[in-house]
Amino acid sequence: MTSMTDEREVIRRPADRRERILDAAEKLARRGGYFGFSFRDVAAAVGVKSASIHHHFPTKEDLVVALTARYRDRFLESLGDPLQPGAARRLADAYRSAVGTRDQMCLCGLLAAESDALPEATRGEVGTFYDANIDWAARALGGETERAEALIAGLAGAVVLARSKLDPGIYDRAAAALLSGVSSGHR
Amino acid sequence: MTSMTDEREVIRRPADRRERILDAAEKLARRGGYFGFSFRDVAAAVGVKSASIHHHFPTKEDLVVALTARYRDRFLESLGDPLQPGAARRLADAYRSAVGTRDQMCLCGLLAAESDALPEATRGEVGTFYDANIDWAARALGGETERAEALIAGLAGAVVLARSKLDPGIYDRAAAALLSGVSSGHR
DNA sequence: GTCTATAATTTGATAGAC
DNA sequence: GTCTATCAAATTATAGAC
Repeated sequence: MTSMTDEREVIRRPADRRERILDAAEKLARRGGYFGFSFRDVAAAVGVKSASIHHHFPTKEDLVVALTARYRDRFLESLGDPLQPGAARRLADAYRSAVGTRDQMCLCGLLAAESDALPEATRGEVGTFYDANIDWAARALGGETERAEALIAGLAGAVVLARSKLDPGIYDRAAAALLSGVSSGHR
Repeated sequence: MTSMTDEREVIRRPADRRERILDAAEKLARRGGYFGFSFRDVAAAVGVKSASIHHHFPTKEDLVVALTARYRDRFLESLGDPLQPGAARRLADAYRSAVGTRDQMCLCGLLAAESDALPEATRGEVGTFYDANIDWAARALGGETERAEALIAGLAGAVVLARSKLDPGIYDRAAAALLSGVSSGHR
């Protein structure tokens, strides 16, 4: 019976550390992208040495793949059910969480822009992010995939523009225009 | 009189070399962003040593600022007059030139995504790119700045999505939806 | 699991000969 | 203007002690 308690501790403590590493790495990757941070940056943020990061994630690709998968899963989970009322608005609010604060660019938006130079597995995780986003939006819009693609593209682009100009208003206005365009149905 | 000929040569030859450096650096930056290429990468592509690149552009920031300014000026020039017929379509076509070929991501889209980590002057050049794009689109749309912002955001985002998924169709469909949304006027 | 130490390479940048 | 040579620092990654 006491062995169960021991087991839980052995399993849980390393998971916490792993999560803290991902937290630090995510923050750094959302600032500078794949090539804009180093293992030592992550280690310094966590308060350990870079060799310890390698113990949990042998290569940089391992780290960024894990990072991106976690980011994607959390993001999709935060969206909830696309068939519930106010779905399009919830989507716009989710994208807005990447606006207004420095060093919090949408991870997948940044990695997608760097896509050509990324390791294969990382590129794959990013592609899955947008596949899932478009699927979700298409369901929210009643199956209109074209408008879903335009909406996701618009929100993703609005995040980049608003951040680049340090003006969240750009995002809010663009999101409003995109949502009204979406709700206007077939031209 | 012969001195004029000499003068032209002295002025023109270095300018050609400078342009060739910018050509190579632009290609690399459009692939991996600010942190995704090195002076040695540029030098190898041009066929010289990295010290020669430093002769023309002392620091990396100098190089990327020059790069971005040239990219912006050329892009805006290619758009022509926003008051001439078919302006919105020309805008969509201009953005489409960054779709379909690898290593040709929109330079400013990539740098804007990396914005938080960029040197100040570089960030400024990128901001100017989108200021000018929104202004141009607003004039093309008869002064509707909100719809101009949404259109630029949508096209910029569609480029990233289409490249990331290696599917130019995403851009074409999203651009069509965005243009039809734009032409539908106030909801 | 974390550390020290280190390997092997790459980076941005400079000095000075030609 | 381009080169060789070099620097100091940073990079990803590994080996092995604790």
